[in-house]
Amino acid sequence: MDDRTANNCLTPPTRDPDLRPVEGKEADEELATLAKAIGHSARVQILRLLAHRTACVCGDIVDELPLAQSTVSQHLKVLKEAGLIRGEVDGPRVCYCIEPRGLRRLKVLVAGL
Amino acid sequence: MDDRTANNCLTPPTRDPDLRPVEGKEADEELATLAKAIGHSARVQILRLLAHRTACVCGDIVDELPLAQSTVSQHLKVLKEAGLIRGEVDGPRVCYCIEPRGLRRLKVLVAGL
DNA sequence: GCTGGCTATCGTAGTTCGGCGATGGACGAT
DNA sequence: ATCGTCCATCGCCGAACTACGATAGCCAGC
Repeated sequence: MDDRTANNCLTPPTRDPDLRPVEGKEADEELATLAKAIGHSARVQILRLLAHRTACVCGDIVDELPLAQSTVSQHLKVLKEAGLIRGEVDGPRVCYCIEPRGLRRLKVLVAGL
Repeated sequence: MDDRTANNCLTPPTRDPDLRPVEGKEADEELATLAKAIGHSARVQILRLLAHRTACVCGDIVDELPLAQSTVSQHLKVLKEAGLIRGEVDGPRVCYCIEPRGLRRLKVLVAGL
């Protein structure tokens, strides 16, 4: 009961995003989940921050946003659970970066509307 | 204080969506608002229903979804307030259809990520 | 006029979200 | 071993979301 720590080594049990359909009930829920993840301006900002710096920025995100560290961490968790970003432990800090698959999937689904 | 009834004759006080920037604080909030609107599978379904039938369907939406009429009406309101659909009164019924500007705007903003 | 079907809104209840401070674990440096 | 830093999580609160039934408004037809 302690598999709570995010282990990004084991890939999620879902299929390859690129191979999933762009319509139907499953796709609707997938799009809704992804959209909800970017349904907050702070999370959009985070996504843009990570996209603009080719390098993965870390807790500098906290400095860029007018939010408490715990709040930013929550937003990062939401984005990570949605599959839009990835977090890798780098010594004492954690390095976040865009998850290209998830972002691509979001674009495909939105474009398919 | 009774301008609560949605009057779709007066265009919203916002600028033409196509002319707004795709980045920056305003764009972030705009994208977040649009994304939140499609951040629910029922609303995604509604959007697809309206997109697939070239003609504007009406309360048939209620029959397509496993939700109460009042709930569907709420979702339609959310989509309308986000500028993604339009509702026109057609006699005793109301005809909903896609708002191409809003949908286009959403696609542009997402593609700009 | 009245009636009946179609929508929107209201009121309510349960759930989820968003924000924060406080706490705790992990790691490097001393 | 101890300390300081970085980050995630917990607990809490108010606000917002989601769903529903009930109610009210609107419009054609009789």
